[in-house]
Amino acid sequence: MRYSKLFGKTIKDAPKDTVSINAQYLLRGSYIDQLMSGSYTLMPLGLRVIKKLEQIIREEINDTGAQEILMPLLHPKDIWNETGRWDSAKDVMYQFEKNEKEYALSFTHEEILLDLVRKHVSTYRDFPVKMYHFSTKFRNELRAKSGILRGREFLMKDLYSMHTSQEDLDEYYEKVAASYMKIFERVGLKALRVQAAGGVFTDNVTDEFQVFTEAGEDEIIYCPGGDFAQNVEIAQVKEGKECDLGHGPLQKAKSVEVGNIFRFGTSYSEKMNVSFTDNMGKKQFAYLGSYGIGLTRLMGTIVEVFHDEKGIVWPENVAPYQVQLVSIKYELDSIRQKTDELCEKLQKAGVEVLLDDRDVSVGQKFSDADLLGMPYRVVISEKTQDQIEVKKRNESDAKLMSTESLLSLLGK
RNA sequence: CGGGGUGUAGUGAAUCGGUAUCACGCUGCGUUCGGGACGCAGAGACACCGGGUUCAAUUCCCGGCACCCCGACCA
Repeated sequence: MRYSKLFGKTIKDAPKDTVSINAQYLLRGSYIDQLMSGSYTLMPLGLRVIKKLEQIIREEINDTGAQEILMPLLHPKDIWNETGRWDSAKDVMYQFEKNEKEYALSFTHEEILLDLVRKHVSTYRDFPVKMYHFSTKFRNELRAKSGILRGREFLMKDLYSMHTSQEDLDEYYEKVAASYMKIFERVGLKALRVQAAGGVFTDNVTDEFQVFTEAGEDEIIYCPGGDFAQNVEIAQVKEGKECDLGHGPLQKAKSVEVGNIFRFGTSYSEKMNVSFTDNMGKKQFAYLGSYGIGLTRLMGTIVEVFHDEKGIVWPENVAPYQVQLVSIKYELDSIRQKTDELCEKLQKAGVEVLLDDRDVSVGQKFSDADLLGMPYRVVISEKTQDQIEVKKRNESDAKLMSTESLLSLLGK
């Protein structure tokens, strides 16, 4: 991709009341654009990051045996009345009337999935059912905040599973938990599994996946040894208390919830009559689990965790491009030739390259490269001669090397 | 929804009663090019909206609205 053709330009100063780091850098780099409070457009660069996250999640979730679908975002009131959530979740739901019929915009999909399952599944032989989708969620947050971390409209991967027994649900629940840990590791984050309350979803204790950052709005109490972690909203213990296995005192930290998993048992199935015939020919209600990861929030969290005073430092797996190719004096035939040649070679090898072909000063190209945060900055200039200069975004020194060395550095 | 803050060009700022100034960005030409280069010439603003006071309002007063922050609530 040629930078000169990319929609969206970097800006020097973030809009003045932008406080949160993720909003500042994502806005300055033109990864996102704000439409209104809590509502953002994903610009080409931002969407590439989201697509990377989506693909990693898809691979891991597919690995648990789930299948991808896509459910509607416009829901009729009736279906929400079946569980009573039209009223109980009124505050978070966008509800409205059109042509004398009432609708809601999706804030979650349990009811929709349950309806789907009861129409298509009738025997224990069809279980377990595991389905997920990536889609927008609308939530009427009392206050949208922290840039992309808490919007009123955001992207989410939600997975639902239905089982013939609590044991089977528990087993899959743990499988998803493990899958989540893998996902967060692949996107570069250290996530901690934390016990928490279920909010409008359930009264049961649930598990959250939290990432440490000052930008977070949650607080967790945890044991540094890793055998205990609870959200302060349910924690019975205080920081400083010794943890049981002798790992030292419990600690408290701010964090962002990047994922959440729930076990509902049969409560929803009973309300919506989602049943199956067991192997004795008897009617049974299905056990439901629900598992979410907020993609846009995940992207914001990554920026909160991986940045420095100059800009974003994307982990390699989620960067919109692996390489930002900067050539000094691109207008010179010799330089342009070398640059274009290298660009093509890299792309042919499967490397994603953002070529800064603009006629601007070196300083500007370098500072934009720092702001945008691609993992590798590659420079071609009169100075580099037959070699190329490679600098990792998270390192300060540049190295001269051959194209082949760069390719092997990139694992190609 | 309570409390606080801010609204002037795409962005950041100045003006604080006499119809708007600067920097960056943008356009054209030229010179440049290893850390946001320079010269010349340009374009770009109903000063958030509505009302009031005044000969005159971006400026003062009232009422809205929007955005940001803190809180309550939440992925």
